[in-house]
Amino acid sequence: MTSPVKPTAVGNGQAWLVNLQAHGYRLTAPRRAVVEVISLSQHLLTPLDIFELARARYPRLGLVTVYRTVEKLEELGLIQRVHQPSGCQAFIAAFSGHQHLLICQRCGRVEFFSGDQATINTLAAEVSSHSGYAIEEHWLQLFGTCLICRETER
Amino acid sequence: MTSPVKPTAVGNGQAWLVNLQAHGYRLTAPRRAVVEVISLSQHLLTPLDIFELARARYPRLGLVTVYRTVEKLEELGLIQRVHQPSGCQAFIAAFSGHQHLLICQRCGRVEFFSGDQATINTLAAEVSSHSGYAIEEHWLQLFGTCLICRETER
DNA sequence: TTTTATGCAAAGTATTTGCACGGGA
DNA sequence: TCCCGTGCAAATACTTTGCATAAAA
Repeated sequence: MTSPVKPTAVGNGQAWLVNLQAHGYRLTAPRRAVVEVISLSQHLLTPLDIFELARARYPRLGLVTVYRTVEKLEELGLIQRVHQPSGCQAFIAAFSGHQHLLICQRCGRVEFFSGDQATINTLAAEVSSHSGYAIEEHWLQLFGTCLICRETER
Repeated sequence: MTSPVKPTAVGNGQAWLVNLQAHGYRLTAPRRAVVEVISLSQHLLTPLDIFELARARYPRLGLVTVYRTVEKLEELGLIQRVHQPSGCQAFIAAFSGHQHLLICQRCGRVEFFSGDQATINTLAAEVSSHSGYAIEEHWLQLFGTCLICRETER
């Protein structure tokens, strides 16, 4: 089983702006600020986190605009919502292709890894035949403490 | 890889009441109603679902009591919150031991399966060595459509 | 110029807390 | 009897909507 671990693809904000524009959305200063903040982060960010960080770039920003921009970025598949035991309001830049998540529960750092796809498919087929379910989607996520947090810990 | 699929352990409500009492909580009519409703269901239930179902058994029930009872049952490990793409407010009777979830996205039916533990452990070890994370927990969930919903579908 | 995007304020939704009363042990 | 648990009402937190103005194209 192979499982290369990849950090989030940081710095793709320019491509997101192009993508937004290609879908008929306008490029505005508030959107640029929100896009930059999310696309430059390797950490999970809540709408409020994004709001606070992006206000440093564009002080007139409203929280409502963060919600509306996040909604569009999610529709376009540029960011994804991440579910954790501690909550489900946080977002991260999406990795293209199906990836599994490795999440630091201290700092919210996220990395992606690809489990052996064949193994997952075998499991899904087996569960499907035992249960009669048609399986449409799967989540595989690991939670832990990242290297930096482990070093900082004590 | 083995993956026996097990329906939720229905009908254990009496044991939950004993457990509550053993932890110093009183057995009251509202608690009995909530416990019965959840323990008899194979489906995900939100606090509001529980409220509506349990009111049939105890009409004076308040929604607040549902929240407070659910909180205690979760603390005791008798129920668990289930995260889905469509939301994370629903609960199901917990299976003892670590189990993975198979969830019907139409009706909320939940079954448990145990993926090959060795495979998950191997993956976790590999991801840990590549990433430097200390891995503490994992989620493996399959989403699909159960047999009954597939038959009802058209 | 046209139409979308914005921020504010208000409205929703989900959940938690304060409190006086009622019921379990 | 004692004190925990309850329901109601209010408070809180999070998110969405309505609307007049501002800005992109």
